[in-house]
Parts: sequence; structure tokens; C-alpha cells
Amino acid sequence: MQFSSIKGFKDILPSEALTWQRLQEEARRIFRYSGFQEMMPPLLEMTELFSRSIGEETDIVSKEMYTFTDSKGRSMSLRPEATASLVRAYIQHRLYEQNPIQKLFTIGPMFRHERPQKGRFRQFHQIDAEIFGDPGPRSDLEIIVLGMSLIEAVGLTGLSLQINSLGCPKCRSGFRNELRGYLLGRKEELCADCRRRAETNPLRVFDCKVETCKTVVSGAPSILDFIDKDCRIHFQALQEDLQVLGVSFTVNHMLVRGLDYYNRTTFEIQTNRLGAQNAVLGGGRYDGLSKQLGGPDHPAIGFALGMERLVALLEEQAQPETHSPDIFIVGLGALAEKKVLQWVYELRRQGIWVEMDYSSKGLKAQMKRADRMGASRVLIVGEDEIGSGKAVLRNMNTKTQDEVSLENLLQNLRKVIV
RNA sequence: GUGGGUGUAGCUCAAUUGGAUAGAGCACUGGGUUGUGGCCCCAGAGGCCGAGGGUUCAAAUCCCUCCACUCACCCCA
Repeated sequence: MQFSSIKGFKDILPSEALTWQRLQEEARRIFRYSGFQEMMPPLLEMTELFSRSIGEETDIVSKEMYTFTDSKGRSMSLRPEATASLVRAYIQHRLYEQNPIQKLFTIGPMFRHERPQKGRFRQFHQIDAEIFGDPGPRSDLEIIVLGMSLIEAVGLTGLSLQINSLGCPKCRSGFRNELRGYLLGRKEELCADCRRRAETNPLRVFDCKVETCKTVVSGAPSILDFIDKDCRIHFQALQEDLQVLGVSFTVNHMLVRGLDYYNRTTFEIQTNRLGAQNAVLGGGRYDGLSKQLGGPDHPAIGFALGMERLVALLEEQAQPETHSPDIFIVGLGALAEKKVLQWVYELRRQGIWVEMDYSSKGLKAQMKRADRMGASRVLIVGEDEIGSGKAVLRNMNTKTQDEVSLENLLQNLRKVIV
């Protein structure tokens, strides 16, 4: 029986792990100086948390969750996204009592049972950032700039920022009716899916890739003409602040997002290099969610960044990073090997990456191994060197070698390496 | 859930109209150098040709079924 990983679940292999580590290090660094605190909610929650927040009718909840019933008959689900859990924790632990503005982030896996394809997996990883407690556009700005900074910090270029406003629920229902009316008026030109959507969820027609639907949509009314005065002022202020900071963006009134809880600002950072997937990062404001989940009526905004997607772009753009030992020590003969063993562990205690070979092979084989591992220096210690008290230190790049005294060897090596 | 594409060595790929012990490059192991790596040369190891069934004197090649991977739809990070 040959086991393999299950569909949509990927091993992050050693060759990719350094890129993943670097992404997380950059994220944590930027979050720290931006005042965001990390928290780690569990991966499993009551199913109802997700259905109540994301929306019963959304694809995510209606058909993509990994859901099971526990021994007491309670329905629980692996999280398909992180925001619901963060809001639950925010309410449960009354984090707002400690500080009215809470800036939080979390990094970890999400699970959705969809058919995998390029840039889409059943277990995937997100970096999530959220600001709780501030209704104003400056928090929208902060969240968006944070996402942009992260992408810049890892060296990714050629992405575009798209923003939109969905208004508040009141404006949206007016718009929804207007849009539905427009779409039904041109029903004949829509694909079968969109005819259905026009009735159930007209905003989704904006996402359709069928040409005739795109044509219909291009003449559709814009949400931005329907949002009320406060929503308009909010959106206007965000745009002005983005300009103040020199962040370029595109207003895309067709940017609608699939989760029910969004209101006002939504945004995506997009690429055209990931096949059918274009969003690397997406998010928006969700002012009503805390209250809807039984907490205080506090506003919030956040984003989720797809780590697989970001890593894929990074790998396409740059060579993967590698690590190699600071030094490789060759021991020839039983006596030398024992000394080498001691030095290896002593140097490692000092934080120096040392490797040796355990197979008691000849010098040639060990040199080859040192070379394969990319060691820039090799210390050669045989019976002769033990006798004379001087070992050979070879620089693998310049092909030069020097004698090193075995007395105070560790200090001598430290000097060379550091 | 629905379509298309692809399954041959660890990786990337060959194999003529169906033809004999299925090959190459890279990687790996050993040797050429008994104490010096990369480059070069030589040798070696590594395959149920995705699985099962069928057609045929003969199948990696043709047919059927299944499986896996992949891309796309749906939807999303």
C-alpha cells in the first residue's frame, strides 16, 4: 500500500519551506511595528459560527465546509476562513474591554472542499489581519496599506490594488433591486447561471466570465451611484488618503465579494499570473458582524492573504533560497572522528551550523559530501593532524587552504566563520 | 458536482505504422586520484510503462473500465 497525500492537501517541501518562512518572518516583522498582535484561534469551531457569519446561502457554507458531528451530536467544521473565529474570540474574551481598538492578526491553514486547480487547494494558508473598533476610513487605509507593505516587503511586483464600496445594507438592497430589474430586462442575453443569479444574488453576475454576460454587465448600474451620503463620504476619504500616501489603486465597481458580511469598503490585490485565480489578497469592512454574532455593535475591517498564491508568484519571480553549512569537518580515523564529534556539538551549541559524515568514508567521499551540501569551508583532521596539532582548513570557494592550530580550535574557527 | 488534458526511472522527457533485453539528460553510488570537492572519462544501481480487463502471433503504443494528477467551469485567498 502506497500512501499519498489526499487531494487538495499539499506537502510544503524543504525546497519551498524557506520561502514560506521568509514570508511569515516579513509578516510578523511588519505587524509588530504596525501594532498588530498575533493570536491563534482553533481550527475547529461550531458549524453555526460560520453559517451565521459567512452566510447560509454562500457556496463556502452550503457546500465547501469540512463538517462532522461529534459524539454528542454537535455539528462542527474546520474553518473555511479566519475572520469568524477572530470575531468570536473578540466577543468571547471581551477584548474590547482592554483596548477599544484591537488590531489582530493570525496565520494558519483554512479548509474548503472545492475542486483543486491552479492557486486553489482544499487546505490552504492565509495571513489574516483585522482592526476592531474603528468605523472610520483611516482604518480601511491602514489595513490596505498593511497588505500592500507585506507584498512589497517580500519583493513581489506587478500587482494591482482594486477597491470598491458596497455601501451599507440599506444602500445595497436598493441597488440590488435596481440591478435585478436591469438584468431581468436583458435576461435573453445572459447565460443560464446568470439568469438564476439575477434572481437570487444579482451581484454575482459581475463575476461571470461569459462574454455576453460581460457585455450586459458593462452597461449595468453601478453600486457607487446608489450608496448613501455617509457611505460616499467614507469611500471618498479613503481614496484621498490613499492618494496622500501615494498608493495607486483602481476603483472597480464590479468588485463584489462572496461573503455576506461585507459592507462599505472592499478591496483586492490582484495578479494575472495565477491562471483563473486573480486575488492574492482580499478583504473588506464588516461592521455588523460582531453584533450579528451576539457581541457588541463594533465595526471592523480586515483582509486575508493567500499564502500559496503569494509563494507561487515569488517562486516564479526569483530563485528559491537555500541554506548551507558554515563548515564541514572531516575526521579520518577513529581517533580523529571522536575529536570531530566533540567539536561539532560544541560549535553547534555556539550557533554555528556544522556538519560531519558518520560513514567513516575516505577523504574524497567526505569532500564530495561537503561540496554537495554547499559548505564554504572544510576542516580536515586525520591522524597526522592529531599528532602535529595542526589541521587543514580549506576554503571551498577559493580553493585555498591554511593550517589551523588545534589548540583553541573553536575560537580560531569562530574568527574565520564570523 | 460538470467538462478538457496528462499518466514511462527520484526529476524532465524519448521510444518510428503495434515489433524483440523500454532509452537519454540531470540526480544518485563506485572507480579513474590508497589524504582533497566541482569539470572530464568509465562503470553501476534504479521501471509491474498509473491499475485492471480486452483485441493481437506480438501492446508503453489500439479498445473498455477504474484511479491519480492537472487545467477550466462554479466559487474564492
